[in-house]
Amino acid sequence: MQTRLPPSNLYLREEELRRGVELLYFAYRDFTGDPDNILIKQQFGRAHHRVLYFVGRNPNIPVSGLLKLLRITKQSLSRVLSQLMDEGYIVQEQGIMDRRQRLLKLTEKGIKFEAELFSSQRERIARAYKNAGPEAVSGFWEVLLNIIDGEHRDSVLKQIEK
Amino acid sequence: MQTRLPPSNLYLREEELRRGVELLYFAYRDFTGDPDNILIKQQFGRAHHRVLYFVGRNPNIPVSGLLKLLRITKQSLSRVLSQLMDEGYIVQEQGIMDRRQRLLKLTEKGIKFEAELFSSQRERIARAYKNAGPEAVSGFWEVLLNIIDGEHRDSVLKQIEK
DNA sequence: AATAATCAGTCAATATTCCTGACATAATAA
DNA sequence: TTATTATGTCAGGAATATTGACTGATTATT
Repeated sequence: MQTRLPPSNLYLREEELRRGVELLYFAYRDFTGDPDNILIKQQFGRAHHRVLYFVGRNPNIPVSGLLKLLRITKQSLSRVLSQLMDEGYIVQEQGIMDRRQRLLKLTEKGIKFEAELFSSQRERIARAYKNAGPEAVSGFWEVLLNIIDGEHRDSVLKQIEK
Repeated sequence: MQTRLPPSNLYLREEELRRGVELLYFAYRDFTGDPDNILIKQQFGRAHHRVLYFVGRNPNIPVSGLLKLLRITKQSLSRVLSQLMDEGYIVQEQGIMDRRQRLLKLTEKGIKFEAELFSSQRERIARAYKNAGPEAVSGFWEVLLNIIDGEHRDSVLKQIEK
């Protein structure tokens, strides 16, 4: 096994680091291409997808929570969110604990559309997981998690571990 | 070891697939943030970085080659490339085999700037590789490569394996 | 040699996404 | 009462990318 070999830092050479950069770039591009092709039909963009995705994953998230998660300005979110609400994909309810808050959740229509978008990515990810095998997948998660800023890692873990 | 455990497809459940989606999103965001902060000072954007990166990795690449690699239109490339040439980061030479071609390469100034941009990402990637270990890194590469479209995988391998 | 195709560049118009700044309203906290 | 927070909106602008149309130089085809 790799772990029984004498320690080697060959995987930390410049070529191996650049390999990570390039694989991330190309994989991310193809991976976002699937939903992009569906979104374009509804005159939506990647920003709409992100909102649908994270509202779907965090029902009743307040607007401020979504802004922190996506790290965009409320002006940027405004247009996208308004369109999604106008077209019946998302609804907001006044908060109970804090009535200033607007809690966001997907409608039935939103749930269906998000599922369609996710399914276009699911096939790609599932195929990649299957081809690479469970150990590779663990490594994939481990490296990605360590690429994320330390200060944000907790919120990501909270996001993905449920 | 994982490989001695009875076969399991738990890693192919929806939760695990969504974990991949989310880790990719957050990791890609932080990972592109490092060079973004440097680029903004020179009034450059992410598009300039991509051109600098791939010209650096493919010296004497013709314009058409860069267009194929980046999958953008020549009109999009035009503005970015003109700026990079005007400011002395990239030069072009007439092709020898085919004198219609303009072969691109980084100047000394371009090499230094690309190195600065890469170094901001190198620390992040190297730390992630080191924390995760060589086996995890292999898995990371394996999964990313399988996420890339089959039809593009060869050109990516050609790009990264040198 | 004439014609067609390719590589590169440019001009114009447009779309999308995101930004900063300023201001307003309602609700909560000090 | 005053300050702060959560949300929303208006205005203006920047960056990235698109499609379409056209030009010039060079190479390939017939």
